Amino acid sequence: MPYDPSAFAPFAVTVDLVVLTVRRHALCALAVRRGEPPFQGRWALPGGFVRPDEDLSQGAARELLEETGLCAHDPDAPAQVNGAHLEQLATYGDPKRDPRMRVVSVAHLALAPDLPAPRAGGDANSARWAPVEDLLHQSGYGRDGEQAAPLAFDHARILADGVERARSKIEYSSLATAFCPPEFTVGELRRVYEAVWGVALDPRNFHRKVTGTPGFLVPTGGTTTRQGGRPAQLFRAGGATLLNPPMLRPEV
Amino acid sequence: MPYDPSAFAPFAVTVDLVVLTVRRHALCALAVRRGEPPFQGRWALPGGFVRPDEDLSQGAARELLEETGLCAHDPDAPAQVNGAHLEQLATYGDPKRDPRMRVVSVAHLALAPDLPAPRAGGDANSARWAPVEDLLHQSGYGRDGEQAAPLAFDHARILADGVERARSKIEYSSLATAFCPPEFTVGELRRVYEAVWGVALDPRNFHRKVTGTPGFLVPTGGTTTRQGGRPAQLFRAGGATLLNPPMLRPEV
DNA sequence: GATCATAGTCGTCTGCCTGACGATAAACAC
DNA sequence: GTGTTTATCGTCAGGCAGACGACTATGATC
Repeated sequence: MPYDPSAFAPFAVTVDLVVLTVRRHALCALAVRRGEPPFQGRWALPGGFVRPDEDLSQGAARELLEETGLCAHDPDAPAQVNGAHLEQLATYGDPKRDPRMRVVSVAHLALAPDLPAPRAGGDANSARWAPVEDLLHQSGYGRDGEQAAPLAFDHARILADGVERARSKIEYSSLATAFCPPEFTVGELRRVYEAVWGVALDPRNFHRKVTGTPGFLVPTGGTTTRQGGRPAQLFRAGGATLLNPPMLRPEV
Repeated sequence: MPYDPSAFAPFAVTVDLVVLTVRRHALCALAVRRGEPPFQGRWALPGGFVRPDEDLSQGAARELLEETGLCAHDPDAPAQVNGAHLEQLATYGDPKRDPRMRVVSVAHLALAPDLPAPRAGGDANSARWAPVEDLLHQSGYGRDGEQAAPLAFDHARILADGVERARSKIEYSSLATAFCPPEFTVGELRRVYEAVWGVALDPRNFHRKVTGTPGFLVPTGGTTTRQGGRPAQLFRAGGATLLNPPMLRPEV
């Protein structure tokens, strides 16, 4: 990297967040409504400028805290504090992606359990959880009759990349537990997989697989009937992060 | 992403390249010697500033061409032109990673077949292929008696991340063929896996696996004896990019 | 209280894939 | 020819996943 001042050009650097959760059996992402041009009034991913003295992961954690109240531990390593997992996703730097100036955005992926309604500087109307299906296919209208416009900037692409990352990563890692509360049942974990992948899984084979993978789940001893039916054992996430052999995503 | 001028700060944005190849049964990376401070005389990854009018992937492809002569097709999608695969790896933005100023580096990973000695602006002494083992563990001396100093900046970390990406990605994708010439034998492909993973694989089981995976390899009809022994069939990479089920990396 | 619906948990069976490894084939070196 | 090297085919046993039957324990309903 030779330092050639004639080749140097200043860029603005931002972090954008793909914050995913599972609500009502659907994979949802956090979206905020833009208050100023460009794309005023359109939905976008939360994000902001990186500050001069903070690392990219620090900036992402700060934005996550500001937008959701979630606290992410050192986001450089996989983190699980206050339920939030945060990792770098990819970087987007098309010269025309922001009409105002040259902006390079380092997107991050955050996974969180189901949360209360988001806050965005106190303005409840400017942030919401939306099913990723609705955000990505802007055909038709949302549940509340509101027309679904495409996300601002290249955020649809970023969201799609984040969703794909989450879908593939729960195959071979224990990351699906990041969508669950600290204690959860096998059935709740299965519903996470079903929501993220959009498929139905056999409860018996799923139970055999996750309870048979060493280090994936540790029983807490408690039980719950919050899902109805027979009481289910409660588990916490074990120390294992990589699943070997992986969970198999059904074909088609 | 509200535009708050008080929060905006200019950054320098660079691309750094982890260019990997397999030479003499070892996974090697391209390293260039730095001509100016900081880290003058130390080895570093090739890279340079992103130009104001080019995308990140374009910048990475340009640097790759300048440093190796390799031409990478649209690097946004997985590419295979002139033998080079190029993809974005990760972005590194620690405020102190470059003592001169705030530099955010978007690292890219390139995989190439064995190439002639690298050129670096005609200065043959300032670029070389080095085994990643030597570059990452700076214990002792290199093959030519030269003391191995750590890579400049945070490039050891970047290189380690790139190597880990390559090691895991050849498990579930056909990416290992990017290390091979256009036509190759099953044995040559196996030696790629062995070099990248640093393990020995059973030739019979490997042969069964790769020839039995639909779309992985397509026979060209030719044979070769360039590896000695019985003539081996020649193959080209098939259309499949994802291997399902994946190649299994042996434990330990 | 009996019945039903719901959800959880344990087993069984079959087929596929992998690892271990024997055996054969086709080139080259001497 | 003999030995060496590499490629390729086959066999066999163990493990794991998909399909699915059976049983259990709760709340809801009649």
